[in-house]
Amino acid sequence: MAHRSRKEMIAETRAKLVAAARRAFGTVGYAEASMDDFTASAGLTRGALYHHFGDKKGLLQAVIAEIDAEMFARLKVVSTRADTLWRGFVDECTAYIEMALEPEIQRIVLRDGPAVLGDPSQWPSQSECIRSMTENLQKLRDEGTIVAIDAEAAARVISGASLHAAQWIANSDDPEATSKKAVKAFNVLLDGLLK
Amino acid sequence: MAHRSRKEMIAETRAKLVAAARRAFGTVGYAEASMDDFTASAGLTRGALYHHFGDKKGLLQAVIAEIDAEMFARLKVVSTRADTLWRGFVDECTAYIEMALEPEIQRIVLRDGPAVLGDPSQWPSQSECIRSMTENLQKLRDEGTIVAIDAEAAARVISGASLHAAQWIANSDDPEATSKKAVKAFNVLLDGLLK
DNA sequence: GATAATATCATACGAGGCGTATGTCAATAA
DNA sequence: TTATTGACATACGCCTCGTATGATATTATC
Repeated sequence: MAHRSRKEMIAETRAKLVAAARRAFGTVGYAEASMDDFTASAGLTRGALYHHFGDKKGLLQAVIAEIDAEMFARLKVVSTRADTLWRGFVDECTAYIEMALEPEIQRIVLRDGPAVLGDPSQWPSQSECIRSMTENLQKLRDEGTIVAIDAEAAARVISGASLHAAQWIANSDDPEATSKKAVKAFNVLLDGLLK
Repeated sequence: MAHRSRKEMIAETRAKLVAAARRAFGTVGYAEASMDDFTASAGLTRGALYHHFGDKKGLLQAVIAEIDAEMFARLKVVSTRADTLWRGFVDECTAYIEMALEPEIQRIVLRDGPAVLGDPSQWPSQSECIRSMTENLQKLRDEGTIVAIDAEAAARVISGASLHAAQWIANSDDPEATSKKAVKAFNVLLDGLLK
């Protein structure tokens, strides 16, 4: 059946554009990605892009929203399957670092995203991950496991440390060894939270 | 005296280009800065730019190197005038955060720089600040003030936390209140380092 | 079931930015 | 004084982006 309902066709077009852009942004980067090229690779033209996303930045937002939703889902799985809150939180941080090691995330979410869309702490999407972390920290506070600090502040500072550690690891000569050192240092800092 | 030695003329040209680019990059951003425009604002053309810096990226590198040298000098002053090593280190971290609050540094060094030149941990310049922090941590380790961890790893993780905290503060609705919360959370993490 | 209306997407056009190739002029060297 | 080198400007073509316009198919209306 070549023809499905109109809504499905539209959703498919949007999905194809997002997928093509994601591939292009993730490899050559946002600035180097030609709209003519990657829309053509999806069997479309820039006309479709401008119709659905307004401009190149709009498409980047859509790509980031998609990636971020995936990240959020992955974090959720990790944090909920641990047997203690603290353990779940630490696992979540580790998963955060591991995700930030992926080239696509580094390029699109951590480098081009901030440059094009401004500071990530203002994005509606990035807040998802931060909020997840914030909630866990709040519970740990209520539980009495960690010291009394502002949960969101801690979440932001910790995520910053994670992301930075990840980028250092990913771009080092010996990622294996660097990872060990970074995780150790990171855990030492986290211990500062414990009572 | 309109004409000075040739070397001085060249140095002046380079300085004018760097200054003009720094202004443009710091306000409208790297991507939006037109080479024709900001070279003209320095009384020059793109010809001079290509001759001295190769291309637009080369000029960005020069601008970042200049800013980074300034940051390094400021950090050095802060860390050396404290009466204890630990105090100097904490002050240095605070100064780091305060510098990262400045719009020019945020835009050029923290956002556009990484997007255009790749991960900062690979830059020769950024390493200056990290190395300063690493050295201090190493001394603190030798002194027995902090636990035994890899000094560079700790420096990188901490700087990541600082930068992230700074960006959160700078872009928040109430920077004053946010700053208090962030600094408190940050200090809690630092306490994790102490024996 | 025919027509009108609307939305989706393609095509065509103009503007601006980048990089290179070339030219000019001044300063140093011989 | 002349030759040479290097600093910088000018001119050109290519590519990319955004908009305005146009074609086509689907849904709505009667």
